[in-house]
Amino acid sequence: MTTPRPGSRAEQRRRTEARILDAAAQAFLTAGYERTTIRAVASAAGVDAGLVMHYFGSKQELFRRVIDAAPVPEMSGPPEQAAEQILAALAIRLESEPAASLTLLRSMLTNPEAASAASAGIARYEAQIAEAIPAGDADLRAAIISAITLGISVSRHLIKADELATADPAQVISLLRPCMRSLAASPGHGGPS
Amino acid sequence: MTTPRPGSRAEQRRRTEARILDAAAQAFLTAGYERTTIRAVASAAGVDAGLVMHYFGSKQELFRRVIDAAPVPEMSGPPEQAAEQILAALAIRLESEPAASLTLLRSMLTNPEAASAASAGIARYEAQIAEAIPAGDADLRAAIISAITLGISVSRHLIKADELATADPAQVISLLRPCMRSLAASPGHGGPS
DNA sequence: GCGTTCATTGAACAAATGTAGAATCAAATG
DNA sequence: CATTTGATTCTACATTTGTTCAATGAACGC
Repeated sequence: MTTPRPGSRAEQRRRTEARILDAAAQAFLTAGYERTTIRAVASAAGVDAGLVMHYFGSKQELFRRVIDAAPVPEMSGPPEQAAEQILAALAIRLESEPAASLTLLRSMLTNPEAASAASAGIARYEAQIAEAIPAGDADLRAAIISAITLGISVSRHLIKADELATADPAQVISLLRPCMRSLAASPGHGGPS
Repeated sequence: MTTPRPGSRAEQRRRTEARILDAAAQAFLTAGYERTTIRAVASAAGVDAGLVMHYFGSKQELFRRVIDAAPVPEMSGPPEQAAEQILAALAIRLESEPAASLTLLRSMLTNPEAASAASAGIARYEAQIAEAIPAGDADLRAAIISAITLGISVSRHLIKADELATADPAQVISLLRPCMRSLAASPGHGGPS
């Protein structure tokens, strides 16, 4: 069996490891990579610092394990509705940004290793968007869309001292709809002018 | 005279202090607050670490002095051209973001003190934009505009591994024009539906 | 010219941090 | 029950970092 009875050594370890990962995610999210100490993570997980090292090898490795859990937003469906899909994904992020994504975002600005990991994720996301945009400059349009999404997320969830932090998601989405339509529009079906 | 002859003690001090501030700005910009060490700043300025402390008192104070130099973008002119002004300001930021602004941006995500300082600056900027928008939800629109600007700046100058990093500013601006128009538009003069 | 001021340096300290290894104690195994 | 394995903790170390303080030497005022 891969699921031994609770209380067993293997199960206990799995639980402890999960607790450490949770505490680490929380710490990296709120404090960023540099300000997060192994001792603090260990303490939050109710565990000794040495154990964290024993299980994860190093702080960098622990960090990598945390951001490995960051999901890449999925785009699917007909290209005509690209704008609406992007808006829908953004709406979800307005309600509650996945902690891992924000962790990544915050840490990539201070931690070189996080930067490359995050860049990869962002690139994947942009590629998905670009695929859904029927235009010669689809890549740039996708990058702009991604940048806007990023800016909105950062303003709302990280900076916080902002009108956006408390705004009604639906209102934000409706204000951004023309934006996204003009960026994701097929040439000829796009905005005015 | 407030400008004594060159080589004088006062002048020498002024120059040294400026050199330290420059080195600090550069260091905070590229490395963020936490990863920037006083020794590294001092070394880059060709000076001893003790001198930095002697002049600026503490790392926090040095940081404050650096971000005090961050300019707040100015908005002026008739509200009808609000969108074009925002785009013009963004165009400048695309060419070369002021180092101080980016320093602020990067550091505010890791340093609590930087966060409040930056929030104040952003709030001033948003207030200026909001003034130029004749709409009931001007504040939220301004916040979104500010967030978009932030997202574009971060993507281009901080993340870099992005289509935006190498994109032609004019093309970016033209793609964003419908966006900004729809957000800064007077009700009735805005985008389609 | 002489004593003072001040820019600047060098050495050193205390605290924090990532990390390593020995020690401990319960669970697994025979 | 005896032995071993592995989860967990304790102690300690080396390094880094912000910070302090005494020492030095050149510019300044008299």
